[in-house]
Amino acid sequence: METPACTDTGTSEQPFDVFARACPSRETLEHVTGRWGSLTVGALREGPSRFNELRRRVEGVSEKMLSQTLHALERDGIVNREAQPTNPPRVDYELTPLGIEVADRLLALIHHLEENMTAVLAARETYDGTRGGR
Amino acid sequence: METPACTDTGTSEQPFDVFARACPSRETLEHVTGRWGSLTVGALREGPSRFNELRRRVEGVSEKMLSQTLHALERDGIVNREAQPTNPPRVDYELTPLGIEVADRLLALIHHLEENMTAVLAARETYDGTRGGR
DNA sequence: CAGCATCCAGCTTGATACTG
DNA sequence: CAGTATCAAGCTGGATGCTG
Repeated sequence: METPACTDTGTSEQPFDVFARACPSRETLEHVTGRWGSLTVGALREGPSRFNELRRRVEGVSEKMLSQTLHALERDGIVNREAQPTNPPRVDYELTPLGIEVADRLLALIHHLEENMTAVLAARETYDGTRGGR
Repeated sequence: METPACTDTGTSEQPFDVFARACPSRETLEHVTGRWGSLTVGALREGPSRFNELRRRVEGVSEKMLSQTLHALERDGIVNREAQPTNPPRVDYELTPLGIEVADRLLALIHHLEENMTAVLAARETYDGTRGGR
């Protein structure tokens, strides 16, 4: 039982405070919200998916990045990897129960942003306009 | 009125589909969920904050990164910047109404992860153990 | 199909120094 | 206090080639 740095910091009352410098929760947050992590988790919320299927759904991700992302998520217990020893090989990825909970919260954020992109784009024009278009 | 790439893609029924390669919503998502973006937005949810105050709350962020992050968030209409021409200068940052909505969804995700870190750490040990501790 | 290994360009980041 | 400017370094991530 090691005690992560953030659990014995007097500063916070939260056991795993993501705002604390050396807290492992910060890593996990980055895995989940990272450039490819968020899209991968979001895509898997629609159901189990094979590697290349996932690659198609998450437009722009490379083999290497998807592989890396899936490993990190599997290690954190967000994603389950199920390989079948057939030929050609078939590997399915799916969210764990924790992964589903995480995905739902992440998708709530994503959808909210998607729904408000018009406002975001408007804000950008105002911002860029005010400063003479930097 | 430019038409963002993702709005006329036949593939998706969502106007701004974050899964689409060139959609601006992906940028905004990255600003909000990025390494420092998520922590900055989360910290600002507790109320308006001055620059160095924020820097102290988000442990580990550098001056430069915080400044950069705040600019991106301001441009996207997530954060409001209010400078008072006093001496010494005083600048307050606060979330916009949209920012508050975004922050709440983000914090729901963050808190859920914090609450489940024990499970995550356990999953890591299992994962690392299975493969001979890489 | 499902990946891993390697190489390397370039973007991100952190230190440091300086301004108003 | 609230930043901006500059520079070096390191990590990210894409391309390519190979394995089972």
